[in-house]
Amino acid sequence: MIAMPAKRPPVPLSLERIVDAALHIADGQGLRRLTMRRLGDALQVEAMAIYHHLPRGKEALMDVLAEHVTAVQVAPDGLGTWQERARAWARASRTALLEHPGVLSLALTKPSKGAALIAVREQVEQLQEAGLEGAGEAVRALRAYVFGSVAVEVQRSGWADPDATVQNARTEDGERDFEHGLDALIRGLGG
Amino acid sequence: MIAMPAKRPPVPLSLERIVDAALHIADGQGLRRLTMRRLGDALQVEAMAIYHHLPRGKEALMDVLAEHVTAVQVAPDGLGTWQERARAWARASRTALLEHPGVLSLALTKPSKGAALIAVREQVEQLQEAGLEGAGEAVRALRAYVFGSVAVEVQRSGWADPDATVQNARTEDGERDFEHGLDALIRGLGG
DNA sequence: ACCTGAACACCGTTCAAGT
DNA sequence: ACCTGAACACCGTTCAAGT
Repeated sequence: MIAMPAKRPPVPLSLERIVDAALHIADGQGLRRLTMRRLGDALQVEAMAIYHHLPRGKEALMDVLAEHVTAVQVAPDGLGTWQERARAWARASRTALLEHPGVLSLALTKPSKGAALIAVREQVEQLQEAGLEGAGEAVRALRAYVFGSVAVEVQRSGWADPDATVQNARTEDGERDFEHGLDALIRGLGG
Repeated sequence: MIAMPAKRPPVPLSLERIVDAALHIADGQGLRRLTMRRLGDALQVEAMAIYHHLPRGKEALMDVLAEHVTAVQVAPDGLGTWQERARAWARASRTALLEHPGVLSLALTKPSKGAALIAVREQVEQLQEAGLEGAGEAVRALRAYVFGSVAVEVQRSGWADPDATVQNARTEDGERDFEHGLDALIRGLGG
């Protein structure tokens, strides 16, 4: 017999591996090209194998991806004024969303559930506990601003274009604009 | 011969009719079900006929839909402080976006072009002329907040769900939250 | 339990053809 | 100029079957 190239023992499929591969495809080629078949190829598996780990199929995958970029935890040890906490959370959320632009439209569109919902509630409690009254409204305003900022920043970077050529020079402007508006919003929420 | 039901003279296809039908489908059944073939059916035409009016196909249609909900004009006679103008523009934008929730993810994702870009520039000029310095940053912050607010409001209304059952009770809360954050942001942008 | 292969109903888009 | 019909390459998902 002739020695064949070692067929390494197939790493078993797992939700984590599926999600990683899906994010890689969506970020690299766009959400439109994230296909069950392509995802299967990337994982060295037939597309249908994915259904065993995500019985609700592509819809379930989308939910998981949205939650992945949307459920942000901020260190709970955070001593500090509500302003500092709000700022820390806003920055962490922006960073998480910008990390996977290919999946942003899901984050903006899918109703938050699970871990994402819990994170929001924690945020409200943190600000409340730091002395802000009307923390619920404040968190909703901050969330809206962060989501919208990232949407505008990503759309300006031309990401949504068929052939995505990201200009990294833009990210500085994006950050400056983000901080400017965040300052204004936090200041306004105070009075 | 037997009289046939009057086959009314076929109204010629037009970009306007295509866009109207597309919005109707997207709002009623979701963007995922907006299909060239379904769109053709709604217009009593073969899907391929649409390509004659939108040579770049579905991609072009998406661009047009995004622009449709995103290009907002506010009465230019608007005397008033920059605060009043900013508020008027923000409200008009929110209304326009909420009118077609099915297409919101396009508005948030597609880089603005054409009429939408012009509208943004006009906004900057209006606020500048009303005495606000740093009008560019202010407009970008306001845009981010408006987009994000609508995204959060629509996602909370459960619109993105497979079977969209919109709870109209929510719209009051949405408006209150929107006004609250808008007040804060405008206040903060002032000083 | 986990994965495959074949099959089904449906996509977007092309192209030659009709009027 | 405007629309149709057939065709192509590709979807998501099912289901029975393999191990």
